[in-house]
Parts: sequence; structure tokens; C-alpha cells
Amino acid sequence: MAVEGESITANAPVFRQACGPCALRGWCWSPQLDECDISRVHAIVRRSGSLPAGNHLFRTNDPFTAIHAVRSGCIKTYSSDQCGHEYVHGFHLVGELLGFDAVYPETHQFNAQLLEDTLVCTIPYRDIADLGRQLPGLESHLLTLVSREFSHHLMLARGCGATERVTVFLCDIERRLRRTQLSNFEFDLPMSREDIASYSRCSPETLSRILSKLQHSRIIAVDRRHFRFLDVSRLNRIAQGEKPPMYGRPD
Amino acid sequence: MAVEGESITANAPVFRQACGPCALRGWCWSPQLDECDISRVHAIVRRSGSLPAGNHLFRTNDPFTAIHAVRSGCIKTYSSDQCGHEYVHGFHLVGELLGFDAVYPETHQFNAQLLEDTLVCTIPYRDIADLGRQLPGLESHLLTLVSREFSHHLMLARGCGATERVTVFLCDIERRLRRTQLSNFEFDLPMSREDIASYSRCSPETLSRILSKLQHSRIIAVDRRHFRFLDVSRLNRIAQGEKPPMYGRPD
DNA sequence: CGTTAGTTTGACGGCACTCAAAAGTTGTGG
DNA sequence: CCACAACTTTTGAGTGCCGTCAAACTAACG
Repeated sequence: MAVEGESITANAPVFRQACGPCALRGWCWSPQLDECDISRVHAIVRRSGSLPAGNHLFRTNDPFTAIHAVRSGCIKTYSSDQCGHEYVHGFHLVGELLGFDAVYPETHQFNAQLLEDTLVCTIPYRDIADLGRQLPGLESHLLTLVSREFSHHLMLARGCGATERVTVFLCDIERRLRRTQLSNFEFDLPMSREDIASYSRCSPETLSRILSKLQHSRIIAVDRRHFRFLDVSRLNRIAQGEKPPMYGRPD
Repeated sequence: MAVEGESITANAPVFRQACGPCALRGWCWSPQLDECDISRVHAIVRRSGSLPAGNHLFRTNDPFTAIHAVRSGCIKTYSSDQCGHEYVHGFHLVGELLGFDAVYPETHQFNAQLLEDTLVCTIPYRDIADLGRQLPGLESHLLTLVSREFSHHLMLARGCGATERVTVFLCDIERRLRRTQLSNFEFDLPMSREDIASYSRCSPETLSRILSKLQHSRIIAVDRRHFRFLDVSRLNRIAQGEKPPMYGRPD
């Protein structure tokens, strides 16, 4: 995987072809990186073929070998206790990174499973360390990404009620999907009700009831996995703890 | 150049005086750093005088200027919503770092308040970036520290029952205090019941009931803020989800 | 000793989990 | 195209954990 990249300029067309449609460019890596830097990054990035849904990218206790970037599709990370119960920790959409759960103990803490057929970019970790010496901003940018995700999870964890946590999830996924999808306020989510419920720390039944109530309140419209966000500002207020969401409004 | 080398040697005594009693040495920073590297680090570290309990080290929306290390005492980080309710995110003990909550948006997400009279070391962030160029392992070590804390918080968040979350806190604080305190299995915790309850995401009343039950089960002994851990292995099993903790055992 | 703040204990109620079943959706084969 | 099965999602009923309110208790201080 340390790469052929004989000359950086020779790789530039490869970069354009690979990352033009990928939505990673200028986002997944630091905005401060110029095109030359990004070419250098891509000299060591290995691009996967299409991986089928259901496959695992890595599993708990796998040795830490690489950071991954989602080129298309969606990946969920989860862990399971000795009783076999699963806890979903996050969903990684197009343009997002995963694999940092193994930075510390050098083995993965979580499982990573593909929710759709997915393309990923794989960056071997040793090469990242090398790159870090060449690109001074790289490691601090990785620190930034992890720190941001950390803060976000702490904010999610604070929610006391299930409704609050579910709406936090909805607001977050809406914001992230809007970045890469053309449609505004209307998306097909790749994950099941069970996954959303696990991530939001409630039962699938409770999630279903909450979605029904939000729909009756004309805040969202749900059909199967297709979500339309009718009143994002109201959704945000509920997510931030607005007390009585005026459920059960008669029609 | 020779001049630079000389100045590093000149700082070595300062380092020994400052960090011998500090417990930071060889832990807070990477174990791979040799004494010369650490001297270089300490050339830019500013050591505070004693800060009185109750003071804030920083507050939400303060600009990000520095990373802090706890030299003695204890600091809690928390945020509050618009209703004025506080959410404790963590406790930072001797030898631990804080301030990473501001790496991403460049302003602090949390408040940091001293629970005791406290000494801190302050490392200006711009100097860290400079240091990162001189010490290749530094930034990746910071990434390691943040990643470790992240994984730990995700594990704490998974607990479904209040008992599980409280025992996770107890196991964690016991392990961390044992690192720096001479006494084994017997500590004075610096934080109030209300802080512990907020961190464990339950009410102070529920926390009190759980501690009482653990005490009646002869797993811990609590007197005010003094905790004795009588059966750590049992505590760990409860923290990991062992179902019936056999509470209410008659005496 | 009185006051105050922090903690513990008790009673009650609501939210959410569990159990259970119905309704809708997807996939397969006839 | 339909029938049937397997699965996901939704809806309903009952129960338990935990949050809220209230009061008693303890330590710390003047």
C-alpha cells in the first residue's frame, strides 16, 4: 500500500478522477490542504471496490491498521455486551471518516458494518504518521475531527427523554445528509428502525411511537425509510429541550 | 544548532523541580518522549499558582487558547442548557488533561470549574502546534488521549440502568485514583453527590438509593465523601451488566 | 444552640420497557 | 399475478424503574 506514486504530479489526474464525485475533497481532509497536498494524500490511499451490504469493515479486537473514509454508502459502528445485545454508536455517511476507535489501544473497540453497498477509501495508519511529518496540518486536523465528534456525542448523551434524543438524531442526520444530497429536507435513510432506536437508546416500539407523534404534529412525514422534514426549526427546538411538544393535537 | 541544544539542557533542572512531584511525567505526555523532549515541552509550559475552589478555568464560548493539565486538585467540566440545568461531562484528576472540547470550533463547548484548590499547567495551543513540528509523536499522542476518552464515554453512555451507570463511574474513578493515591481501595472523592448524579445521568435521590443498596450488599462502604471499595470485582461485574445484583440481601 | 446546606429516606406518578398481536412490506415460488 | 412466508414496523395493554415532591436526618458553621 505504500504506493507507486512515483511523482506527485503523475497522481493528480487519478485524484481528480477518484475524488471529484466522492465529496471528500476539501471536506474530509483539512480545507487548508491545497491540491498538491491532497494529491500527496491520495498517493497512499487505497480505494476499495464495491463492498456488499452486511459485510463488516472491521470487528472488535481487530488490530488497528487503517483509517477509513466512506466514498459512497453508509456504515454503522456498534459494540455488543456479553449478553449479545448491540449498542449502535454512530452512522458514517458519505465523506465521513471512521476507525478512530482503535487509535488508543491499537485494537478496534467497535464493529463496523455496511448498511448499503459501499465504497471506502482506506488509509494505512503507518502512512498517516509519515504523512503527518510532510503535512504539518494533517494530524491536528484529525484531532479536530475526533474532537468534534466527541463533543457531539456528549451533547447527544445529555438528552433526558427519548423524544429529545430521537429529535437530536433527526436534526443531526438531516444536517449531514443535506451536505451531500441534492434534495432539501427529503431523504432516504439507510438504517433500520432498530438501528435508530439503539443509537437513540430506546426500544424500537418507543421510537415508532415518537415518530408517529412527530408525524401527527406535522413536524416530519415518514414513509418507510423515506423522511421529509416539514418543520426543521420546531424539530431543533424539541431537540434542545423545549418542554411540551404539543403532541396529540387533534386533526 | 549548538545554541538550541544548550538551552534545552539548561531547562532540565526546571523540569525536574516542576514535574517530579507532579505525577505528569511519563504519563500525561507520551511515554516515548525522552527527558530531552520533555524539557522542551516544559520550556513553554506555564505553571499556575494555587487557584481556589469554585473558580472557573474557562467557560462556554471562551476562545480556545490552551490545553491544561491538572497538577493537583480536581476539575469538573459541564455544560448547561437554556433552562439552566447543568450536565457534568467529566472529572479531571491529577495528571489528566482538559481543554480539548475547544479544538474544533476554536471556542470552548464546556465550562471547567475547580472542585478543590487546584494547580494546573497551561500549554498555549499555538506553542503546541510549533512543538508538534519538533516532536513528531506529540500530536498523535494527543489524538490518542482524546480517542481514549471518547471510547470511554461511549462505553459509559451504553448503560441502560442507573445502577449500571453509577457502578461504571465508581469503577472508573477507583482505577484512576489508585494511580496517584497511595491508599488502595479507599479514597476521598472531591465531587458532590449532585455532580456524581449529573455525570451518571440520574437524580441525586436515585444515586443515594443506589449507594445505599451497594453499601447494604457490602460492595462499598460510604461515609460522606469517603469511599471504601470492598468488592471491586463484584462492582465491575455489575458495571458490565450483570443482571440481578442481589440487592436487599437481609442482614 | 440555631441555622443552613447537603444528603438520605419515603410516597406517588409518569415515562418507557416488555410482552403480545395486528398490520404492512419484501421475497420467493407456483 | 397471486399466494404464502418471513420480516419489519406499528399499535395496544400492563408493569417497573426512576424522577419529582416532601420530609427527616446529619454535619458544619457562627
